[in-house]
Amino acid sequence: MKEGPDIAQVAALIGDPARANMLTALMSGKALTVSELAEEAGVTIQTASSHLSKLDSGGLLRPRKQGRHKYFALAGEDVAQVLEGLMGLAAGSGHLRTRTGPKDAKLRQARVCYNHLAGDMGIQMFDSLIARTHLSFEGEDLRLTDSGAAFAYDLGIDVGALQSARTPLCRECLDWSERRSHLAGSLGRAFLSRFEELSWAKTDRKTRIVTFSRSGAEAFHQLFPVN
Amino acid sequence: MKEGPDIAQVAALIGDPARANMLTALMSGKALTVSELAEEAGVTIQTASSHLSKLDSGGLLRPRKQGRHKYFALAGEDVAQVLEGLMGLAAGSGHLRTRTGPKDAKLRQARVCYNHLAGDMGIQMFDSLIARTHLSFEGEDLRLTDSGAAFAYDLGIDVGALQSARTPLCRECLDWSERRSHLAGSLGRAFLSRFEELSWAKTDRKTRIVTFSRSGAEAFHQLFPVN
DNA sequence: AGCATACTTCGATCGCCCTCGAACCAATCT
DNA sequence: AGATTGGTTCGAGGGCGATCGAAGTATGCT
Repeated sequence: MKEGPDIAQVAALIGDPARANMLTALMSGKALTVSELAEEAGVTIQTASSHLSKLDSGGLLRPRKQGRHKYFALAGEDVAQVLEGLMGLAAGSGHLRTRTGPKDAKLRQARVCYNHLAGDMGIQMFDSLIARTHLSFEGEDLRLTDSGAAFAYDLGIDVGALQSARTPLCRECLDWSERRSHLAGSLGRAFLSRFEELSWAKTDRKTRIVTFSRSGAEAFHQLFPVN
Repeated sequence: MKEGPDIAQVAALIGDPARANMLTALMSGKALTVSELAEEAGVTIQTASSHLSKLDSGGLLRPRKQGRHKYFALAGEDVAQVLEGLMGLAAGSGHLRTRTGPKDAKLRQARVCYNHLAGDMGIQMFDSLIARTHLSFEGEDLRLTDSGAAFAYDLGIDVGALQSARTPLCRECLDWSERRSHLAGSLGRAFLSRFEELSWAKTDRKTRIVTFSRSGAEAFHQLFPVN
């Protein structure tokens, strides 16, 4: 009767509104404390604590104690990816809650997905990198080519340091707003943080919106041309 | 508070054990009737009906009336992909229910994922097609090259007919057992059904296991060499 | 027409789990 | 040490939804 792993438990974990809110909040990639997540979900701290321990024992979160604070983050990119997939289903088929407010438009243009850039601009970056063969597919894996490494180095990214980490360097992740892929992995993370360092963009961790300055956007479009 | 689509509803839909069982049953790609799904989930027909109508209005299923039967199938590949993702999470992090029975081993080797071949052999096929550039990545999309079209034609697949359909020809889908991608889309479907036509393999729709005959496996490995 | 089958709808029951108040640990600050 | 803040545990309450029996609708068979 039950072939394959037990979907229901994990899905039920995500299926509670309070927990879902916490998880989407954590899609910002930032680690949040219990009280922050409680606030985010609109519940008291006790219930939040209960929920978080469940999510943790379900393997969806990675907790980290720091003094008298306890920070929670998503367990990994795979979790983030599933959440994005669910958002896609909810957006497409579900109740079509096309929250077409201004906030939504900005979200679709540029937002942070776990720790990297998503939305229109994320896709543009990805496509541009592929088109200029700075990235290439090797089998089903994504690989940074030599020209790509040079490109990243020019931007001020220490590729060597990234490669040593155990998280994959490049990974594709697909959007819920667009139906296309953007760049995830430690390189994706590095790009976004570099944009922030150069003050091309600023990400509001609360709304997940990434806002580019006028000059930042200009530089971005020049660096990642559409064709 | 709620940015992005409403994850919780969809996840809660999948989160019920009965519904999850139905959905995993539908991962076989076959359309099933209400009574079959009730049996599969271990509930009465009434409750099954209730569940199915919820799944339907949630956009996860595509119903089709045929006489006095009502067949349900997954709404699309995207749904199947999310389900596979959830299986991955449940298998990896969760309770590690490594059901290492013989059934499980066969599932990992070759199984049907919605309508195409998954598991070890699915991945082998995908890798082989990529390595010989019968498939190539174009941006983030998968494209069938000319040599690939010829290859498929030689196997007796009418690529032209597939291309006219509105479902994408090639698409990658990732496994829960391996962490890699295999070929989905109408071409993936065509390959599997061709294997069955040639009686290389036979898929048990109940267990989702694809069993290759001795000669079929031989032909498969010759056609899709590892290197 | 009459019966059987496939499914849906209604109503009632029941159990799970979400929620919060209150008390209880733990760590930092003065 | 006492106070304050962050988090966990316990217990009780309460609501939502899963479940099934029974009646209702539709389709097909003879």
